[in-house]
Amino acid sequence: MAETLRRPEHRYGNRPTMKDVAARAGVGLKTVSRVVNSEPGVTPDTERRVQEAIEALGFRRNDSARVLRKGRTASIGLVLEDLADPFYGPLSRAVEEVARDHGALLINGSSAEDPEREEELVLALCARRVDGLVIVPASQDHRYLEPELAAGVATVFVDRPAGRIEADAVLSDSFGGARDGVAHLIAHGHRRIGFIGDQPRIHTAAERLRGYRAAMAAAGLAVDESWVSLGTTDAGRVEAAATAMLDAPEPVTAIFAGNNRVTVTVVRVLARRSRQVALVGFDDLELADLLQPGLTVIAQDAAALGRTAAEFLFRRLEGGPEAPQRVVLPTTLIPRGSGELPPV
Amino acid sequence: MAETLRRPEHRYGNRPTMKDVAARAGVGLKTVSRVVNSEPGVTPDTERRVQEAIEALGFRRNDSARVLRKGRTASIGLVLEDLADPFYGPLSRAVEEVARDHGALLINGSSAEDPEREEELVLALCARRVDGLVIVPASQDHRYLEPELAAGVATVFVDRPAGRIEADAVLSDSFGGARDGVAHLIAHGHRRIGFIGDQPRIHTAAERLRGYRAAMAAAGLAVDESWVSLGTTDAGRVEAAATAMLDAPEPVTAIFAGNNRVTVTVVRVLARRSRQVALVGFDDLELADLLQPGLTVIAQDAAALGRTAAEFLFRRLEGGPEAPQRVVLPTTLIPRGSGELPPV
DNA sequence: CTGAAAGCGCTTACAG
DNA sequence: CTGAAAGCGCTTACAG
Repeated sequence: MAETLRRPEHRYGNRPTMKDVAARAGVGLKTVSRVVNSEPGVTPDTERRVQEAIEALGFRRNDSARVLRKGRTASIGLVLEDLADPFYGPLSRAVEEVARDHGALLINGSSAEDPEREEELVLALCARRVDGLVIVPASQDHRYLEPELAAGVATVFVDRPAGRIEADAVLSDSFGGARDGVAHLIAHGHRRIGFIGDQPRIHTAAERLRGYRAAMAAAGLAVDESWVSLGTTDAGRVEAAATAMLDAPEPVTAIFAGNNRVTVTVVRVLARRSRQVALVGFDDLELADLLQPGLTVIAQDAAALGRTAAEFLFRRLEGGPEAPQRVVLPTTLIPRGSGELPPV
Repeated sequence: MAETLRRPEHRYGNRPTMKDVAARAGVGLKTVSRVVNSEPGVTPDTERRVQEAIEALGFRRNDSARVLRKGRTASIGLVLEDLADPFYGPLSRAVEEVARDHGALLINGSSAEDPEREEELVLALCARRVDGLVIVPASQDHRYLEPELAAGVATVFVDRPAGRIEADAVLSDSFGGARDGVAHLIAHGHRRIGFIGDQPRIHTAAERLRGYRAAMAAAGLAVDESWVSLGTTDAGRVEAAATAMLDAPEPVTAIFAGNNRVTVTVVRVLARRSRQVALVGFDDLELADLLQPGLTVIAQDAAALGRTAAEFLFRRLEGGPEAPQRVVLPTTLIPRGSGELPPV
């Protein structure tokens, strides 16, 4: 009974510690530490005894304790919109690879496009003392991060810039990409072009809309506001928007879809219709080349975004203080058929 | 100079600690701890003074220290094949949601189908003292985990079972799904059916091949071994395999593709050919319904796999010791056209 | 080559 | 209601 009470409640399942190893090997704590960390200055014989004790006890160093003493956790946090979105898979993987090259682990979380959830996640990561953060922001206001930045948490924003603070950002050229895509439709004879995008508070959505307007203006085309629809990317909303544009008295003859979620739904809507409508989508999709007609897209390189952001982060972690930077990666127009259809 | 040397090298960017807060508020350390953790028994006035000090200093509790003392890290690890694979996105997200419901963070990593990398990752997570692990194994031999399991690290395998140890597993019905898919082709008149799958050491690949053979046998059809091709899922290998089967003197009239990576390549190969070949793929794909013909698949629910595995994990973490269990989730045949084409 | 002491930033157990 | 002491499992700085 007393025995039972004395046991320290089996923390971590009661794992052996360096102290246990030291006792079993008949050496001091520091010697065990030396062996575990492959530090020099241990006799082969001593080392062997320590190794045996480690094997026998099934010892594995507790990195939580190590981290507390050393000051760096060798982990970084990645907060994005939705891990399940095919756009973020390659981005996450790229961040992971860079982290791995630097001996760091990746803690991953989805904000679900909810600013409060983003903040909650980011601050939880700060409390865990991640060395740095890569953030695809949902929030518009990152002043909550100021104390953390001041305390030295390296932070790089990716896909969208930070709100109301100065911070590094790695972005795709949303404006230029959308402008090029819409200009492509115009070049193929379209005059009435619809734009269906994500919520306007999202930076990329606003930039792509700006690109759409710029292309229309450059061609001297007035935009009827009924051709523009911004909102959530759920299928019902997008379907309603597309249907309205297509069933108007003067229907659009082409649609520019603001991101991969929107494109998927628009393709489905168009597939059910007989009249031919041109389509260019922002973001590439797997199998896009196999649709009939092939899907013309403005492709961005999600892996390059992630890689660039993570490399930036580690450079910050190592390097001296410079002013925040912004990197913009180019997009690529991939014509496959749907964007080259003439107006009916 | 002496000043400089005395500074503790700006660990964590020199963040304030509870001790600093206590000093500033003129209270004891434990009182700060009470306020930070919303424990009862603090006068409103004292609490206010502490809160002010927290604000002023930009204090945020260091969870690394907390974890060391408390024994649980409130984090779980997820090791899978490739974060960038569209199959694993929804699975990861589902694990994340369950973790979040339990107040835990997710540390995520890709094994890249490399057993050594899996082991390295898993052991790094154990050293960080994650409370539990969800593993999509690349390795065939998990005896390296035995000391960790003995030490109480809860572990659930998902998508594929553990090798050479007893452990919980949540799987899809690979055997039954493949058998049903092949039976579906047979029911549509096919006799010469190809099977292109992943490497045979991967459990799901072996099970799906077994399902293929079972369906053929059940229909009294002999399998010509030139119809079966297992190996990596890179496009070159799969394309060569498909081409060989289709260009043989007695070509296959239908192909069963062992997973989403294989299916994508086979669809591309078939799209370039004039002769009509039936196709059923294991795993659903976005846009599969929009191909011509629509792609018939055996769908598995990746999110359900992740959710079930994570819920299992937390039940283990809370509950008493039971024998390892295996859960098998059903698959769904979704006919869309490609699997219903008759043989030529 | 080796080890005892102090400390990382918290929480626990206890005493006032 | 409040706080001093001990301890979580390591590493650091130092002494032998």
